[in-house]
Amino acid sequence: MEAITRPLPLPMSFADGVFPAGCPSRTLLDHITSKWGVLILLSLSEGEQRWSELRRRAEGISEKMLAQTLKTLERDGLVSRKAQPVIPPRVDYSLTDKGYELSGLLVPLVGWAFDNADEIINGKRSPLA
Amino acid sequence: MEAITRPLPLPMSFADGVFPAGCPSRTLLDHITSKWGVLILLSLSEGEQRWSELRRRAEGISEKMLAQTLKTLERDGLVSRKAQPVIPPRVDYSLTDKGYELSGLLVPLVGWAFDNADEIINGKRSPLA
DNA sequence: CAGCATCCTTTAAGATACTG
DNA sequence: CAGTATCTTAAAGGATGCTG
Repeated sequence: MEAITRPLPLPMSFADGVFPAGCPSRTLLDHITSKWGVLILLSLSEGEQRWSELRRRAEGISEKMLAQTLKTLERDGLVSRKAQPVIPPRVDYSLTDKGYELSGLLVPLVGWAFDNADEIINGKRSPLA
Repeated sequence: MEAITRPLPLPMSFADGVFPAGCPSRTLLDHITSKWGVLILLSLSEGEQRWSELRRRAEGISEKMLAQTLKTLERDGLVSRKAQPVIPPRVDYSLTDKGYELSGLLVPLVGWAFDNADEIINGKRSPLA
């Protein structure tokens, strides 16, 4: 049972409650809340993993999307990529400090979604329309 | 300065670290982390607001996406819609208890994104490629 | 193994016009 | 005011084949 705080004051200075179009937060938010971004960050929050491992754990992801997502997160400084010059190649991905900072906030959210998904998505109470 | 926890153990029983394809959490997560879903939930976390207010605050949203997003969130039981039978019509939207529960987790995440966006998105340190 | 390049399909999203 | 309906465009995503 969580404590339910009602009309929650937003703790930061958004212009008018939500940040404006063109604001960099919109972009960053899109990256980290993207379909696969969330899963990759979540997976990596358990520690360093290699490409094939991520591909398997983020079930359903294509190679294209895995590459694209990892590249975006790396550019954002949230994920670190370490390639070893061996044959066959071995590449390990891990969260940066900033990435861990983020995942500390992301994991509870995903946990909540995980806990509530079945009731919310399947057991619809009053299907409108 | 946040405390940085390193290899973070995932607090819930995911199958193999991340939940499987077809899992209802994926669907719910898509709803609440969608581009406009986040902004609407965030905006409503400050309290009841009407259609026109939401449209203005979620800058850049189209009527179509506003309607669609609100409908999805309402179906998920996160947002409540109260229409008054007056002319001109007046419709107020607010978070349900579940919605508040969620926004309590969502707001810190968005706050983090807001705080870090400028550095991460604009001030790229080592642009790869 | 860890990718990248290409093509193609599907979905999300935007613009505009109209209504109770 | 609070929407719906329709059309069009843009973006996301998937499938396949190839490479160091």
